Amino acid sequence: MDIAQLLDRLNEPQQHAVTAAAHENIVVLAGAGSGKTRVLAHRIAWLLTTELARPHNILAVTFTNKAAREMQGRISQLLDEPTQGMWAGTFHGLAHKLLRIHHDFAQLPQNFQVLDDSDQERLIKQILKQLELDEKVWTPKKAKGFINRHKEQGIRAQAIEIQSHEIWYLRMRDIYLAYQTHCQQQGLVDFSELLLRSYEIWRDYPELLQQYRQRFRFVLVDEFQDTNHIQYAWLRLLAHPETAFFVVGDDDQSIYSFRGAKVEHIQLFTEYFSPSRLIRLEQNYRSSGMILAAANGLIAHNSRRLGKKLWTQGAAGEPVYLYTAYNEREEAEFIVEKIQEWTGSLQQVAILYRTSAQSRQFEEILLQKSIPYRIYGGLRFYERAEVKNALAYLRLAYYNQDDGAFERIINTPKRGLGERSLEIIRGHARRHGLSLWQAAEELLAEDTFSKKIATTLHDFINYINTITQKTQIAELDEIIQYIHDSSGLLMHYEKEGKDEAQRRKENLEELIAAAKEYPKNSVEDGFDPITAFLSHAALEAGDIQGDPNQTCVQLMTLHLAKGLEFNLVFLCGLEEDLFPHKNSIEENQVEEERRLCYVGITRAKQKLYLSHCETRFRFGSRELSRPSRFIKEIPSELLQVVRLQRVATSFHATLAKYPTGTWVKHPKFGRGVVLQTEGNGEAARVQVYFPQLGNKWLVLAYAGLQKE
DNA sequence: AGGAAGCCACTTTTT
DNA sequence: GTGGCTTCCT
Repeated sequence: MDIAQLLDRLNEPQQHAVTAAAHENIVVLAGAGSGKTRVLAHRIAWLLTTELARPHNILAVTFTNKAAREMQGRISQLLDEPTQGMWAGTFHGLAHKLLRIHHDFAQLPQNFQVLDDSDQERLIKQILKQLELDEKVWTPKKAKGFINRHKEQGIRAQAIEIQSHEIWYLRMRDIYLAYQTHCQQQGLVDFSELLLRSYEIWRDYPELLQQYRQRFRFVLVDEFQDTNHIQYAWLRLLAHPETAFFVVGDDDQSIYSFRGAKVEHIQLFTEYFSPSRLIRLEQNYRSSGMILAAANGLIAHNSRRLGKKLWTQGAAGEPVYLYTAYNEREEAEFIVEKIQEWTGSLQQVAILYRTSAQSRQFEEILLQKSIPYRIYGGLRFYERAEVKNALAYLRLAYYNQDDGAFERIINTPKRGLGERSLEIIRGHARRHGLSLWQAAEELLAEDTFSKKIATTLHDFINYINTITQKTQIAELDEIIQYIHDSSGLLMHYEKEGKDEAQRRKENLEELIAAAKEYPKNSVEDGFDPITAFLSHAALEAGDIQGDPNQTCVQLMTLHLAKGLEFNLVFLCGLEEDLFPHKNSIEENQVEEERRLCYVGITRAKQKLYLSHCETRFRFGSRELSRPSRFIKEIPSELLQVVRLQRVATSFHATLAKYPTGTWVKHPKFGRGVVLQTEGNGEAARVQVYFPQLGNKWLVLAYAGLQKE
């Protein structure tokens, strides 16, 4: 594509951004739907076509794998030649690549393993056990949070300042230290470690940094508002007078502060990377006028904004519809009904929700009406137990020292090597500083075990060795096929029931397919294919499930929806304590929730439905839900209330029948006495004390309560 | 050693 | 409602 063509489909501020001079540092403050990805892709295409840069000089960073793929796709659409030599990917992906190349600087073994989130938690759990700490007090979750938070701040365990009054702090520090030591010995790297370690090698080896500074003359960052401390610090190391930074972000779409992201980095950038220029993209090309106005109205309730007002030349379009459902099931039924009325492509329909758990209701109804759908997120492909187990066989075969893999599969499927035998192996390993594998071999040689155990263990080791032999001759997918056929995992799952086994079998088959597809990209990086594939599995938890070509309704959390757009959007569960989520309200994070809602609204191009329920089943009982504050914050003239005809019930009148102290009867719980009542005119509930059960809240419409 | 039954805590969001 | 974990029984 020639230069003129690159520019003529851009508006003025977009052109300014794309054609900025080679020495300029640019911040693009880009509102939702204002062509952010487009500007980024065009900027890269511009740099290459004008020959300001060769692909080799470009570093392009995104946050999600999805965004990385999309950017790559756009660039290759704009350019005729391939962009080989360009580094483009997520922070984690790039950090990983850097560490593989410079594993010696990083003091890591060449085949270091990447721990995903659940691996990390598992490992911490084991360490807590080793330290003999009570898991109830020092929960793995809290320890994980502590460790990751500190790594994200660039703080090593040794560097944590000890506040003597805080025993909790001291103990956490010990856990962090033990974890860190263990990972180092085992060659394990968790997500935050990828970033921290990459930062450290650049910081500590100036000659290495120099090499990259000279190479990456153009650094482009997407979703800059989502950078955390260590990512920002890493980028800052690259800064020198010859480097041009081009960062794109939207403070109103910052939704990852729980992971350490700081909007302030946008402001800090302008101070540190001077001289720099701020370009605002405020023209929205995506949503109808009404939808945009709703988004603007909502986000105006946030303080501490950089300030930006989106506008559109497009038509006002339809109002935003608001639906009030009785309960989550009815909410799902309503939404599915509206989907059935929709005449456009199902691919253009999205159901968005705050928490993954909400997807279940929709799944059921969609299945029932045979509407094809696809759920993103939730339990992702490589996180599934059967997939992780199959990969653990591969890991152990390829790398005998992998204790995590050993622990995972030594008795999966059940082969009679239980906790007792394992504890003996663990003890021996610990005493002699061996891996579990080595310990098992030594113990076998020393004839410690009973005949039965020894035979089983021997068989296990031999079996793994047969896989090891395969790894030297066979292709990746053949190895996994072999594991699939011979490990007994399938039989193991068949005991769990037919449907379950079928699903797991399909997943394992998909894993083989994924392995077959894989080698292409890994060869280029020059890493050995097995290590590369395993890292890929951890880094890209992967939504390879489902046929991407099939047109289907898209279901996802709001976090996953960022960067996408749909003609018809359902934003559901707009209820206090769910959205905004209870935890966020308690942690003073309502502004972030509001931004999340803003992200959701701005996904819609033509039609947007908001919905909430009067009651919802949560935490094991039916709860009364109040409409989200966000609904009230959208200017009411933009909303059109839709409500199915139904029998009007005066809940106030119903409530009056159950004053405090009334004796009642419940079909299941028996006799009880009313303690208190509450209601909002649309629904009502009473708290009843049942002598055998204690207090229970019951929603009147469902309780089946009778006055005694 | 392994299975069944019962108990518990948990459900924010992601690389 | 659910899944993970412990406990107890075989």
